[in-house]
Amino acid sequence: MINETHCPVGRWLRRKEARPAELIDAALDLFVERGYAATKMEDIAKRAGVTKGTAYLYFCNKEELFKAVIREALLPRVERGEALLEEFQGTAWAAFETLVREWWTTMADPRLSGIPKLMCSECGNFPELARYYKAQIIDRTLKLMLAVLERGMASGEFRRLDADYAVRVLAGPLVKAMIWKHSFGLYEPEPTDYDRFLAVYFDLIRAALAPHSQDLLSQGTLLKGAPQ
Amino acid sequence: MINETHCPVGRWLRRKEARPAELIDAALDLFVERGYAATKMEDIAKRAGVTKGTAYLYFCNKEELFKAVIREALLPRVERGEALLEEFQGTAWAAFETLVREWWTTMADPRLSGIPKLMCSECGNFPELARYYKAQIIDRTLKLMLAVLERGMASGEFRRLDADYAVRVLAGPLVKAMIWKHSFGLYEPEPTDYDRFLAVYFDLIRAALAPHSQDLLSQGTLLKGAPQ
Amino acid sequence: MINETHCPVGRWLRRKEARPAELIDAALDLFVERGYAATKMEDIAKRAGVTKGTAYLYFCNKEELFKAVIREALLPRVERGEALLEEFQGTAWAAFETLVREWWTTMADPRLSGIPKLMCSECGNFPELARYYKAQIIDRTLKLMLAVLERGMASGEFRRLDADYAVRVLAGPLVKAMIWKHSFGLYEPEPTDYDRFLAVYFDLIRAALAPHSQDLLSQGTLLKGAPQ
Amino acid sequence: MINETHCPVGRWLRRKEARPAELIDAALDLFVERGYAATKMEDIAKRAGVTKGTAYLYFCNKEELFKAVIREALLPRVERGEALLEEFQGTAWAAFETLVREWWTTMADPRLSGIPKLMCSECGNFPELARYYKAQIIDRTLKLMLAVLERGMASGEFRRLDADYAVRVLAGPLVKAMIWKHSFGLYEPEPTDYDRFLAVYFDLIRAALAPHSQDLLSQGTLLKGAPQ
DNA sequence: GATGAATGAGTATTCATTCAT
DNA sequence: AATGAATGAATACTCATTCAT
Repeated sequence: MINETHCPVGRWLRRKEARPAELIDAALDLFVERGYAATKMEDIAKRAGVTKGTAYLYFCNKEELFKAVIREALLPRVERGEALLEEFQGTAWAAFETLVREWWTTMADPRLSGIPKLMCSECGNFPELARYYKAQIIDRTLKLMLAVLERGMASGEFRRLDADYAVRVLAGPLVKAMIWKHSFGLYEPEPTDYDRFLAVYFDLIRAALAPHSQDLLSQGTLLKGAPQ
Repeated sequence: MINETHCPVGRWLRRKEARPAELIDAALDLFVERGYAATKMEDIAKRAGVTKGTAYLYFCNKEELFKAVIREALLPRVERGEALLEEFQGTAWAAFETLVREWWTTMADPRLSGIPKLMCSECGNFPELARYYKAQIIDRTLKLMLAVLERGMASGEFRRLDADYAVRVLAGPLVKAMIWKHSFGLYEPEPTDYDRFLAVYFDLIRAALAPHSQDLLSQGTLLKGAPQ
Repeated sequence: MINETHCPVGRWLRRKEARPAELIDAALDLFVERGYAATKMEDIAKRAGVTKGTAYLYFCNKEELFKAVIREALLPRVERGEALLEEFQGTAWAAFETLVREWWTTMADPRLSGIPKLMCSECGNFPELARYYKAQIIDRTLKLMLAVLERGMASGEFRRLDADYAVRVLAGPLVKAMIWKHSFGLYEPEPTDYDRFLAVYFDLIRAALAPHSQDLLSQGTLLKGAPQ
Repeated sequence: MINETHCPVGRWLRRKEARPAELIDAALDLFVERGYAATKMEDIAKRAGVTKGTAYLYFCNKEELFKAVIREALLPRVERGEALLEEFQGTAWAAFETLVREWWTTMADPRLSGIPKLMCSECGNFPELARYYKAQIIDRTLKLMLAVLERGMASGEFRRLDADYAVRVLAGPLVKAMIWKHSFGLYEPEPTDYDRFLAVYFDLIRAALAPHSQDLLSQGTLLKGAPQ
């Protein structure tokens, strides 16, 4: 589908300092809005305030620009998340909240919040990039969450769960919210209240992870009437 | 690729009635795999066992074919979900499980499971279609879930929640799983075990919705060590 | 431009009696209205009340149908004109009028009046046919007019003129009127009054051909004030 | 075909300003020769010494290029004709001759002489353009001729005529000659001698318009043998 | 560095023509 | 005889990429 053109050294050549970032910003906006194929190099250049030819001074082709967009954007966030948890001292739940809130701030940046949807859409056309993104962004993030979950389970703060799959459930609402924001969210009559969403999310997940309800349930004393 | 044998009989074996569905199937596969723009009409036709020109006998252009793909696929599922709940007699939790399992079977059909990701990717390029999809598929499905939630809350089976936003949280893991299957899921070393995923999902959500944990929590007796 | 496909015997094969004429009529209408290229075989067939395939039972391809349209239509008219003049007994002017009026009746038939414009438009793409049309329709018609002119000149009824070129002048208004009717005439607020046109034409041409004005003019007595 | 030599210099010698005119010239040639539909954009570009894509930098599609061809070409001629007559001092006949000769020089330019036939052929497919051409080129030209005719009639230099229709007759031979040149004229064994044509035309029209022949004719003395 | 005119490979779409029924 | 589903060559148009200035 996509030609593997051979580019010169480096992912992109720096000439003037600001240009690459401006181009990446412009490209991100348009890629998110229209998708990779429907975005023209000329439009990206125009939004970045330069002309077509100039874009090629910094990125040898459209595909490399796309890769730069994906690669540059989220990695610092993941690294910051890892650093945060590395030295975190509080309860597992506090760690979970910290992690989620850190992640959540990404939503606030319109530059960054569109990337998951974008990468997700283009998975099939950029296998190599998809693997990179999955390994460097997704898997590392899930691993953080998994660590928090296991810590809480070990300490008795959370109940025992199938942790590998539980993190997928826990991450689901967050991922969906990010993708939604850049897809159907565009057509919602009133914008999502993300604070409210997050409050409900924490409320539900805290209950879902709490150990006692499970213990009590297993004793069969409190929820006799509940469905089997 | 399909029907490559040039048997003089085959050409006329298929009927006018079968073509549109064959083309939609082929188009769905390719649209999901490559995205709208990267999919060529000729490839769709080829996969459907016909030539370029034939596709245009049934769909006046690529966009109309795309719309047909989106419009015809999931609506019956939603309607079946509505019918199921209409006459449902059991507990709210049983209704919830029924609804989710019905939805989940859509995952099993590789024809259908790719549509959400596809529509999500193309939201920006087909606003009208996106509105249609949101109104006819998403909103109707969320409405069903909302009704179940409110029923359970009214009967005391579920605790009191911000229902409008709670359904977004509840739907999140399911939506994310469907999208994942057609994006990063392609690059996972081992395939997702959906039964396991669903078991964990139900386990967590049941706990999240159960009324007693909340009551007990509010008494402050059981979860002393829990985060503030 | 146009493929010289090799057709079976005959210009077209007669099967059922009425079909060819119906197809030619339909084709003529559409060719005149839209031009050769912009006219689809399917539209011709539809207007003739049959389907695409049927048209090919009678004309092996579009080009042959076009040739039939041109060939069949006007030749009888020319032949009738030749027959009329062959045995004509009156004055040269009467012969001229007869010839022009005969020609003029062609205008009344919407089937036939569009052919000159059509053939004229397609001259470049059908050289062979253009030569045929020129030889069989145009040249023969001009030859008739030339004969009348020379007869009148010989008898003194018309003044001496450069006859070869004079016929081109005389024919001009008539040809232009026919072409106009099927081109810009479509956009005229009020339709042309052809009787009035013809009256003016005869009035002018009779004066133009009359011998005495010329004789008198050459004597320099009557038109002293006229331009050199 | 043109500029086939791949000299690296040539490519940039031409300027943005020159391109549109070059493309219009090339397009005019081909449109006249083959008609609108049978002319390929690529051929136009090739004749203009550029490639397909370049043509689309200047004209957003084939139709717009066609419109430009029609719109830009003849209007200056009409305007020049109007200016010429505005300040004309001589006799009506001299004005008529001036007008016709001015028009006639258009014939000499192979660029321009093909336009009437072209527009005439495409009348049915470009109604809006046809109305524009009729209003801006044809009607304005006929109006000029009408003014001359009425001037001559008022001064007694021309006899009384049905002027509205007389101009159609007078214009006929000229229009027909222009159309002929680009249609059947292509297949004439010997080329038309336009000077000779024009001489005969003036000779005939002068006689047709002269007042005395009419006066004398009405006395019934000079043309006893003429038709009723 | 930056420009933007030019390129040409690639895709959507049309329509004359075929041929099994 | 007639049908109309299917074909595939042909053409308008796009856009990533190049390169002389």
